[in-house]
Amino acid sequence: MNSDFLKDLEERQLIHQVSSPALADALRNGRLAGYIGFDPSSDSLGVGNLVMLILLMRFQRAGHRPIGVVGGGTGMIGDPSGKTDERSLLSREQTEQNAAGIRKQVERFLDFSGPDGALLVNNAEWLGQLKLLDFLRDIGKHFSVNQMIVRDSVRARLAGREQGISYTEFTYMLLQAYDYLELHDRYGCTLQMGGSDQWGNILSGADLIRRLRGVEAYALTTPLITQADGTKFGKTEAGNVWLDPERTSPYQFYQFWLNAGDRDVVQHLNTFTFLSVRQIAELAREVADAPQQRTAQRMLAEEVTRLVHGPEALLRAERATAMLFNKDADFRQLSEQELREAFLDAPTSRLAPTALGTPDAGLIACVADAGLYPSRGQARKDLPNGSIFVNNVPIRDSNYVLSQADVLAGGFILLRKGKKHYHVLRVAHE
RNA sequence: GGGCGUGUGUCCGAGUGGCCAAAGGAGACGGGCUGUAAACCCGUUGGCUUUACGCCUACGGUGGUUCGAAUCCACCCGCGCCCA
Repeated sequence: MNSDFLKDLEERQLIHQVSSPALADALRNGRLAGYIGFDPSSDSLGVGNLVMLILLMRFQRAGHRPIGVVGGGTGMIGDPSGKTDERSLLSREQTEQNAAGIRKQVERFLDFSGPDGALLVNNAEWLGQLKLLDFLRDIGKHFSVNQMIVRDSVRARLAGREQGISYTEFTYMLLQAYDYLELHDRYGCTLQMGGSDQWGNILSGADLIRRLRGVEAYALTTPLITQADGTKFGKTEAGNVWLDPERTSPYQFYQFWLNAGDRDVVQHLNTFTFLSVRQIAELAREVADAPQQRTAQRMLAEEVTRLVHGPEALLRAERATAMLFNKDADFRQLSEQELREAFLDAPTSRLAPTALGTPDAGLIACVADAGLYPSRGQARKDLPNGSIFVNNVPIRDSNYVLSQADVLAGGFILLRKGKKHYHVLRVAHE
């Protein structure tokens, strides 16, 4: 066993709070079981959750036993932490479906082999069995409402003029505490990790274990991922960045990381890659010396895309990037094969060959129907700015009609809005 | 259960009978600069079309008053505060 885990996290500045200095010794002296929970509020995890996934991987690599917990039970209630509004409840079916999706994703990141391999459980297993009266007597009795209401997540809602907090959400923290207790009893789990917003929830569980079992259980939280420009991490124009390739294509995923700001990229490297601290320091120097090269961003995008989507997807994303952002690229010169590769990930729709040259192939209509624009009116207004491209050529004629002359090798027409929004029209029959 | 308040476009927020598709801000999108960055500047931001002082849909819901309602009335729903 080694103590590298905490040290590594420290060097990477991934520690926000730790419940006790004794954790370092515990980690050094033995093999711990530690858990992180994943909330099934969607059927896919986003890049924000990736921090936690990778944290579990680091934990496992350091010689400990990671436990992933899918919150199929707690997801029925909703965690009020960090939320300003009462959440609307997801249906039972929706929660189950989401939990299944998340389970599949978490699986891919951990090593389950061996008797001491990683574990993946769903807290609906035990929360679903709870009897209200038993729960109130055995667990509820150990919680002081006085303490509960001073918790940030609760106080914010209590103080808010707009929104209160329902009894349901108020109870959430007890359930998460109970999870920790259950995992302790089942697997000897004595560490729970999470984002800094989970601090209170985690401590509640640790307290419960100490009171009921007389065992010290630990809490460790990571700092919130911030972005220098103050925007929220994990979003793009298109919305959330998901791990599910169906929702966020590997190309978009790669692009997301490639676009990391200079001031954020080092933090991201520390958080999302397994590159050594020394390598990262080297990259940090490159950011300072030659920011326009974006060496660090490239490395980040490469590492994370490979981890999440695999080497082939990474290769495709890199090729597509090379082609799409080559200003001089003449799409007419590209072979069908090259086009296919570059646009594999781009949204595609079909255009009937018979429509070419007719009003049905009007550029404004096509670009709006393709989803590049929410409405024709908006497309019409943007077009004069030179924001709409056909095969990489800006079109300023709002009456432009796509014709046979626009069709590239393989029957493609490439529509583009702005700098980086592509759409492929496949000219083909049904 | 009672009293008071509140509900506007993606969000915040003005508007208290016509001049309102609705001020202002934020966000978002597009353009410029640049490094597919940040900052900054400019434009757009309900939908449709023959882009027009045009049509449609919109100010929690349903009805009503009125020539005319986001604005007035009634009831309902959500939310908050206070009382029980």
